[in-house]
Amino acid sequence: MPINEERKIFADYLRRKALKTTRERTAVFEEIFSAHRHFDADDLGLRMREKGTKVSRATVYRTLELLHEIGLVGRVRLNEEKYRYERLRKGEHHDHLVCTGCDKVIEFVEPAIEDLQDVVCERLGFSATSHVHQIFGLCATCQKKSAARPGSRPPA
Amino acid sequence: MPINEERKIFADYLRRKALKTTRERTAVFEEIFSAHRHFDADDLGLRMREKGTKVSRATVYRTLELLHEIGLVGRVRLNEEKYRYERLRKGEHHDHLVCTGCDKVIEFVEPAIEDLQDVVCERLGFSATSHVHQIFGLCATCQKKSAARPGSRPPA
DNA sequence: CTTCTTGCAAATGGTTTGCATCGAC
DNA sequence: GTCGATGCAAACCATTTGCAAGAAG
Repeated sequence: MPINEERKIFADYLRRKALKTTRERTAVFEEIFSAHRHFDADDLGLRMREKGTKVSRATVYRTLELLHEIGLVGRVRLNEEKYRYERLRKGEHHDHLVCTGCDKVIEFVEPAIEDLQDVVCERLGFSATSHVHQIFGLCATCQKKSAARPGSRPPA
Repeated sequence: MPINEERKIFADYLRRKALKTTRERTAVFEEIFSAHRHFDADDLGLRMREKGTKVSRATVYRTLELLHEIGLVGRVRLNEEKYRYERLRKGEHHDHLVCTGCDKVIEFVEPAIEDLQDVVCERLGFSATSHVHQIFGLCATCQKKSAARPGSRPPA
């Protein structure tokens, strides 16, 4: 699945706003869109550094902010101290199950929920642009573990 | 709607864990349960101070953490830098529409969504304990405003 | 009296920002 | 050349924590 459409959105936005196409911005964009995963700002910087592309923390943050504005990157807080990002692509939308035992994030898609959201918004005269839907609990693996030694880590 | 049940839950928890019933803990609890609203740590401290009850920031945080553990207080991040709290009572559960124009929070309840969440969890072997469901967008008022002067504040 | 709590101030840690330098256009 | 972008280090700021003094049981 080529990401040319996203590249174009990015390029167009930069042009329209008279922003510059720098090595750093391109590198951050390409790294984010090279795979579908969740990450935080330092993950990203570190991964780039390992590949030989050094970009300062400040620029990582500034570029994430930019991509978030454009709508190419989603930004959420999962009751943690830091932001969690993910690329946004048409048809890749999903919600999250967050395991409070092992911090694993499971994605899920439930079109019926999306439909109901629309109904709610309509009912309340609300014009939605995005949403965050996180369900916290224990994944199957952690359920087994906590059955084995009860009273271990209380769910967040 | 008396909050005796919640008082009992709190008292029982303190007793069971051999924690002490201090003036500060009681005051924080009572302030939180005196009304149904969203607040952050400083809101709460300030409100108490205005009523003549002084409690340090540290204690506010520690008590919020305690009440959150017990399950009497919900804690969420709305893509902001800080936590937002709300009291939790049986039958008061709800999700949120967050207006990115004026920061207003509209609550809604959609049982069908809750049911679908259960279905999803079942399907994925996930044992849910809580969830966060926020829909971002513009409330009716802000839609009118942005129609009047287009391109004002872009949605978060 | 023992142990848990409080308040203060200092530490934390992710994120943001001021400023001099650098580079896209 | 011009003006925006980068990198560094310092600033921010909500939240957490160490510690001495204070109260609940």
